[in-house]
Amino acid sequence: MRLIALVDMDYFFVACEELRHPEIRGKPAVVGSDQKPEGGRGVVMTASYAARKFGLRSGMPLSMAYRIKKDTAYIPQDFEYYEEMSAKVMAIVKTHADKFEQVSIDEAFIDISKKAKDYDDALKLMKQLKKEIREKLGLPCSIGVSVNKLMAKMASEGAKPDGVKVVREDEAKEFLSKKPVGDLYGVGRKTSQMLEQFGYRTIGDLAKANPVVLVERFKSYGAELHNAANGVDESEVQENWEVKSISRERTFERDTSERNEMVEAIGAMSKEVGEELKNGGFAFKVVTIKLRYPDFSETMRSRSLSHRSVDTEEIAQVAVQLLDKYAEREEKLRKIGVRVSNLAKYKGQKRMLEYA
DNA sequence: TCTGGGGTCCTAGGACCC
DNA sequence: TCTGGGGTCCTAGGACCC
Repeated sequence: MRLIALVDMDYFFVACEELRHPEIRGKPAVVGSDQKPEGGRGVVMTASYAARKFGLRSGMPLSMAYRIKKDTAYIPQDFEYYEEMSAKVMAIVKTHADKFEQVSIDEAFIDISKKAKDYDDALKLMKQLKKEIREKLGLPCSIGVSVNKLMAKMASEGAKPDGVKVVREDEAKEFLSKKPVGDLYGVGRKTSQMLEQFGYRTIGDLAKANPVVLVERFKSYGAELHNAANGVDESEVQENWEVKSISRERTFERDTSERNEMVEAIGAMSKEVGEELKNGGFAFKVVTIKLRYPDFSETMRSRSLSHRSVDTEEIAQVAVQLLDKYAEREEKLRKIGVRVSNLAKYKGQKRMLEYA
């Protein structure tokens, strides 16, 4: 039997800020994505539990958060610092794992099938891991333990805040059954709307559904949904995980139709993308620009180069060409983004043809 | 209330080649 | 005159997650 855990840091960005600003501990606090005093066009990235009591939520526009509760510590994001703390957390988590897979800045799956004898042992070990993170770094986390990644993730939701939750294999279906379909990992707003239209309100409804009917209605995704609803997931904890794309995007302070501003933004973002590319030792093949209009509609335009390139100057060149070719004159943009993809590690040569 | 930024994966049509 | 099938690459868009 497999034993898989998901370690998920609680309100991570704000928890990191509490470490260096002890005065905000336990008080309403949010980390936001915009530096300006009144929030500009930013959103709440993380809200402390005290802030959540007033309805503040991640993803909420900062301007709205201000209206709801002005008397809150509003802290601009500092990703470098969170990355640093994340690395410290992950270093500890790794020492408790047979296999380790980081899935985001504040979450990691670990396979503990060998380290833990059984569920009780797993619970004991994960409590120790939690304690170690708390004692060494002062950060809270929640840990879900079960037989696969999906169930570990679902269990971790039940562990919040600051807890460990074990869901045994024979408890999995019961654990899921009463929850709304939207709680199932991988089911977002669109899918849950569709599911509800078909009468699947809870995960249990979905689990009991005829898989043939689900496949008719949702194609190959239907089979996955049926498995997930029954707590089935065969995927492995993936140790070696490769970057597939690198991107930057910026929302303008005001919507703009000025080509200068767009080109300037592309230049700055391309430079950052290029740096990250070099640091990772990657060559790229595809350059994509993303345009967001004032009504929030988006278009993407991309071009494949004939070769994989390590020439970071090329990123901005191609991006500007795409902009000139596809952006309508006079049309205002809210946001612009640059991405490189189809990456490959390169070893030495400045530019290589047919690099596989 | 008015909506960030960084990613992944999937689908689908058309081009092109054998 | 009307007619394959398979494979891969390219491009665009959408859903989802943190």
